Amino acid sequence: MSLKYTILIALSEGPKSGYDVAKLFDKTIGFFWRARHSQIYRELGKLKEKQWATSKEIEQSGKPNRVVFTITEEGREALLNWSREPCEPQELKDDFLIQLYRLESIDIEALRTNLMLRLESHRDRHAQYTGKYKLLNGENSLSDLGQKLALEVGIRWESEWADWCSKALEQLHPDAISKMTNVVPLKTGRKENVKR
Amino acid sequence: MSLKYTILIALSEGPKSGYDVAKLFDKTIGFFWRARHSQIYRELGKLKEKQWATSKEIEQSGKPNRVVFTITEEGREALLNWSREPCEPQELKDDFLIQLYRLESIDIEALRTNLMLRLESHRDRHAQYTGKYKLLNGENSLSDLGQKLALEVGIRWESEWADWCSKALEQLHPDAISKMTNVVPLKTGRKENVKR
DNA sequence: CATATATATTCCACTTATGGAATATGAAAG
DNA sequence: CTTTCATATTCCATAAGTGGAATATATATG
Repeated sequence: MSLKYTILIALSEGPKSGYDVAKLFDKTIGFFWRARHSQIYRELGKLKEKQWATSKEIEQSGKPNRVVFTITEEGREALLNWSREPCEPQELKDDFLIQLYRLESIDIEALRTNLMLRLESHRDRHAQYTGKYKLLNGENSLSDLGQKLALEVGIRWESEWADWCSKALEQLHPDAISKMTNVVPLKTGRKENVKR
Repeated sequence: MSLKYTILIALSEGPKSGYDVAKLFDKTIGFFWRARHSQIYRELGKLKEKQWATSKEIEQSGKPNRVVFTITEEGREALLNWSREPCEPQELKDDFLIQLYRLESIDIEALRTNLMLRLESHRDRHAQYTGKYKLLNGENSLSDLGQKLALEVGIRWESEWADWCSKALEQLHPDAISKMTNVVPLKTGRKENVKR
């Protein structure tokens, strides 16, 4: 997909070692895309193969040597071409959505517990993103504008999920469910209500 | 991830051939998760290996024989266990968000075009989901409740994205950008404004 | 003095996903 | 009469992502 481009974007800001890229992921990009350092180093190697970046080993005493990667002209062009391709919306693959398709086949109490956990995590992230957003607010450069817009997606996303989780928790409340029509009380063992 | 479970959820509704599962994906689950038939058949094979499903070939004249998969007791238990595991939120991996991190390195006019395309596609999907939602509205069974909740996530998601796309298009309007501080006018050819 | 932390990278095994090509045939559309 | 569509499945090559283990050393913390 585009971890490749994600790292290339990082390099477009300036030469970086794998370690630098990993730190950048922790600070900013990784809000939306978590990557292990092993993945980052592997992708950097691939960028070099493609000649989208060059590398140079820098001697260090005490610490292991740093291998610093620099984007090439081809790399910059690859980024431009990438941004010119139509950008497909990401799929909304979330385990919850699959589980909800067939509530009869899952443990609803466990689902409620997981919804509560998610609610918390969405609220946490929401706070984290809004905090970051405020820090950027004074700035007025092109990439600050971009980063603000990106953070806004994150803020909207987390806030909608948090909202939705509360709502789902209400509607999946045991009392609400027991009042429903066609509901067979949950049996812990086997189920024989297979339509066919 | 959980294409495995997605298909198992489909089977939990009743025995199905790969073809049936593929059709179900087109109609409902695939709103959130697109899968090619080759993926579906492969996963069905794996479910059989794991003994989460059994298969039976059904003779047909004219058409190729159907291989019908039925969920096993182990399969049902796997679903319950799956729903008991904490459910990690999905990452917001979207090319736009990466591109926005470094607007200086991409083709902003192309980004605007892509934003317009996405705006349309989000609006289309929004309409599609709300249509589906209305169809479910009369129903009142457990899985209908679940499916409504799932569709709501889709509706929220598409509507937020559409909103955001409009906003981003405004803020990335050439006039708006040219008024910004620190902005080097965009050159169509190579870029030499690499900070170093 | 032992332990943890920050710096810095490499390798490997594995799972998951993507998507094209091939095969087979009856029925409907033009 | 040919093409397309719907039914139905298999195989394969490749891309992409996950995550653990290993290595190396200076400095800071307890």
